[in-house]
Amino acid sequence: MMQVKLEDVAKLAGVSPTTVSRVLNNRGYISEKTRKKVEDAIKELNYYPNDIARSLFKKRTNFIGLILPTINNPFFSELALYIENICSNYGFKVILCNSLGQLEKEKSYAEMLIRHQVDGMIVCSYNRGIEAYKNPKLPIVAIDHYLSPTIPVIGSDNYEGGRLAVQHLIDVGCKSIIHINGPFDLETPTQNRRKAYEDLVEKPITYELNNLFNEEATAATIRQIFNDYPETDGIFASDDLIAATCLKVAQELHIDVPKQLKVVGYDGTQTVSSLLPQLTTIRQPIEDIAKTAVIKLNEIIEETQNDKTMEIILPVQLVKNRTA
Amino acid sequence: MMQVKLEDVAKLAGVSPTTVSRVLNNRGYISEKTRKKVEDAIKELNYYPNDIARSLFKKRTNFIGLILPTINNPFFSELALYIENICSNYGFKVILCNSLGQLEKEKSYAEMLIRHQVDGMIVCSYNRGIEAYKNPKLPIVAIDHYLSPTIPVIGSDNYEGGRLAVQHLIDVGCKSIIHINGPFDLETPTQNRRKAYEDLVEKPITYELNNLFNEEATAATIRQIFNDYPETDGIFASDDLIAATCLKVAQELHIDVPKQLKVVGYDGTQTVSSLLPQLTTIRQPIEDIAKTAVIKLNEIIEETQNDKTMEIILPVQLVKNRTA
DNA sequence: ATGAAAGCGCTAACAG
DNA sequence: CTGTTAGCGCTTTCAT
Repeated sequence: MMQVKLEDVAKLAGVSPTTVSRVLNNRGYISEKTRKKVEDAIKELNYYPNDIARSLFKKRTNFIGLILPTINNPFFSELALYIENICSNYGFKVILCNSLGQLEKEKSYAEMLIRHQVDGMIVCSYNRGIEAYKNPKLPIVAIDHYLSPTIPVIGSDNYEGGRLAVQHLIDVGCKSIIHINGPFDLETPTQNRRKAYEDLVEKPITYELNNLFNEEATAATIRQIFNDYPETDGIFASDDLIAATCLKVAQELHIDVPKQLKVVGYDGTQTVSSLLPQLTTIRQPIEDIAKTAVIKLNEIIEETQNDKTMEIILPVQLVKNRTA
Repeated sequence: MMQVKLEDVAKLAGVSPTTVSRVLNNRGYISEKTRKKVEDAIKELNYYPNDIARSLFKKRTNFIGLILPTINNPFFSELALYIENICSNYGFKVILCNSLGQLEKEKSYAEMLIRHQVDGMIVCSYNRGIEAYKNPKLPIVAIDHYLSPTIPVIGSDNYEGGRLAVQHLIDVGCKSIIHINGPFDLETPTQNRRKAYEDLVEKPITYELNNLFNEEATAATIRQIFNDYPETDGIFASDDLIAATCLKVAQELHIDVPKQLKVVGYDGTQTVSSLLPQLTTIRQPIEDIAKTAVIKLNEIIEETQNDKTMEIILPVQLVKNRTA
């Protein structure tokens, strides 16, 4: 597929390639006549500049890599929507990478992005020890996970979110509150949700979900909870999908929500509020997280960073509905 | 950020750039000694090949553009997950574009993708008349929408899906079934869901949702339905999010589902089955759609297309739960 | 106001 | 088995 190139436009317009480049980039002086000729030629040939060639010269691709566990999750898909939208305002194109939480996959995505000369990356990693992130020359921001001391992390106020959730359960009368969270060994700020829980209840019991993205495993763990602690009357789930599974299991076991059991989730995405409007949850400021991440990343790329804060914490909000 | 390049590796290893290129690409004969020297130099310098330069030469970027209305929707996010996954097996990188259903946005994304020399595009368009798609040299496949006579479309059996949904409502005793669908004027195979509905019921009444991605507008339309036709005892919604809103409005109006009203949705994503497990719906074969689309696109790109079918229709399935 | 020439980092003839 | 050379499509000094 013989692409039409700048040179073809130049020939047709009877000018030099330099001139065509100038009108394309609006640089330097060009007579109106010449500009017109060039523009006509562009139109006639239906010419599109080759951004790959441009990138090679400029050493700037305007590509941003977005690494997350899976886009098929209401939190990440809402986050990704906002990120992509804001990026497009900055002229950035987003390369989507689903690591599926697998170290090897994430590693190879990170390397691929580097080879493709991305200007920067936004990473929501569930893995540790990826060498590629260590390069201090590579602009990266992390969402809700500590990657390295040099990588800023954007997230919401996880401690406060945990506190709001648990305090609410206490306020509505729960005596035996259980917490369900992801793997402990990940050094993520989301562990602060758990810390808040442990600070607030007398005898904290946290169940760990090692396979966050497998609903059946989650359901099994929850059945186990009701088996181990039949007195449970409150659950603080570290995300809304887990909370939904709690509701499902409760129904299956004929436990009435909210009468016998109260449930608070976490994230508060639009998707969940459409599909499960009764869920009481903690709403993260997803759009703000996205905006902050892109702005921060852009500052690092442009080297215009004034604020060197390494952790940005955004406020959360309790959304009361009918499950607690 | 002075990138290390192939030439630096060559110098350190004491060989020519060609030789380095050869070991990188495993092309031609290289002595073990030389290969070793080069590999050591690569490691020492922590060298990553520049894929932009490579792409410029090869006229092949391995980029695929993915245009959809919004990734923040269970159907599209599940589709995107599978597409990205399969693409990554083919060595394709996915550029994510959310058109938000806006013509101008979609147009500028399409042009951006062309300038970036994508090898192909997968498009789920909600717009008509985008010039960029007309270029017969550009490999494109469409999902569930007719873009042009030369662009193959992948989708599921929308007529059969509609038939299954409506027949089920009839089978469980509904007498006054209403259908809710997206804008009529889009020439999409999904209009076949409506056709099936109209073929099956005596006095078809279809409500049109012009703003598919605005839940409040959807709710208003549904309230209108119960106002206009209080006898309604069955709703076939053209997607699960609409069905969820029906459930919400029914609850608000104290209409008991499934006793007084039965609802069937459409899509059957994992997200919906986690968050709204009670919903009866038509399950689309999302993974198959993704796989078929990527395979077809790859065939067009590689020019190895044997099967020139312009429309591929995959089977759907009724998933009976508690709303109908 | 416009053009000629060099070069971004890589690969592929073609020699040797 | 390895190196020399040219060129992918574009932009930018530096002339004129």
